[in-house]
Amino acid sequence: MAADSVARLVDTGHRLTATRRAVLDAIARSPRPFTIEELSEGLPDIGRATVFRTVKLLHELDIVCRLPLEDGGVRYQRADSGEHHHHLICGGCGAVAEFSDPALDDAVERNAAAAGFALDAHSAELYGRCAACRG
Amino acid sequence: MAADSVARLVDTGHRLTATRRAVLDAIARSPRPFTIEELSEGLPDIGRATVFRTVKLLHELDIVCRLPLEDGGVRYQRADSGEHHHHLICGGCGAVAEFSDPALDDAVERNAAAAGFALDAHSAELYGRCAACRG
DNA sequence: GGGATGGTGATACATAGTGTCAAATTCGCG
DNA sequence: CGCGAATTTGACACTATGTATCACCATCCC
Repeated sequence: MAADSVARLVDTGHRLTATRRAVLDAIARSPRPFTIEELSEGLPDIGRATVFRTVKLLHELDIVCRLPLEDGGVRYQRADSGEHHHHLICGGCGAVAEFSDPALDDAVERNAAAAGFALDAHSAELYGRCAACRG
Repeated sequence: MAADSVARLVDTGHRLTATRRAVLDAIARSPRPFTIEELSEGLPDIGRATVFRTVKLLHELDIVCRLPLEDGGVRYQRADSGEHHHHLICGGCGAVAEFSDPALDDAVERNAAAAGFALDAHSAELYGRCAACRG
């Protein structure tokens, strides 16, 4: 579960504190994408600012992903793969599936090149209804 | 300039008020992507809430696009084409180029179908440096 | 075990956006 | 034009999400 997250933290020169363990645990136990507020409620002994800071750090280390929702809100989720990927976000139940697709990334790179852009990063979010929510 | 925006407003059953004209004008004159705060500063006689409401409305009508930035911030820009498109956002000068690519949209649809998702919408943002900022 | 470094909590603040409601404006109709 | 219904506006308070500061505390390494 959190074993490689712990390794990634330490390998990048960060300290492994009891607080960070608690946050990682809470994230590992979260069955669905969460807001910082929700996560923070489940960790009453940890300051809200620290939860924000920790999730930000975990996001930088690709341990959690940030999910921009269709309505402008944001949720977070632990990254199943530490790899580059995109999200399918269900507007019904809020479930999120990860996928990666070289064809999509190719299209992205071709368009950047065509515009003379040096590409740093990109994001793609797909919004819809998952199989279960389609009824 | 704002002629078809005005038409789109009226055609969708909204009123064309002096306030909305002023907001459309300010947007038309804005050479680069703007925040609501910046737009609002340039319109001192118009309430901040109204600027938010108006930009939200214009966004729903595809007259302006919402640009989620790499750092989590948001800016807005008038939509050059009223069509579906994606953005290339320069981290140097903040310039934004629009593009559309059927191959990218195809990849998106294929992945949604593969996951059993009924797709509503999707977004793709590319972050990098424009030709001018690459020096 | 002790000190430099980094992490934490509390609090205040910043930024983005929404809800409410009375007053003002627009639109369509005669 | 002039009127009434419906929409829009501004002010204001409020919510949500996130950051800065700073004193105190924990961790790591010697």
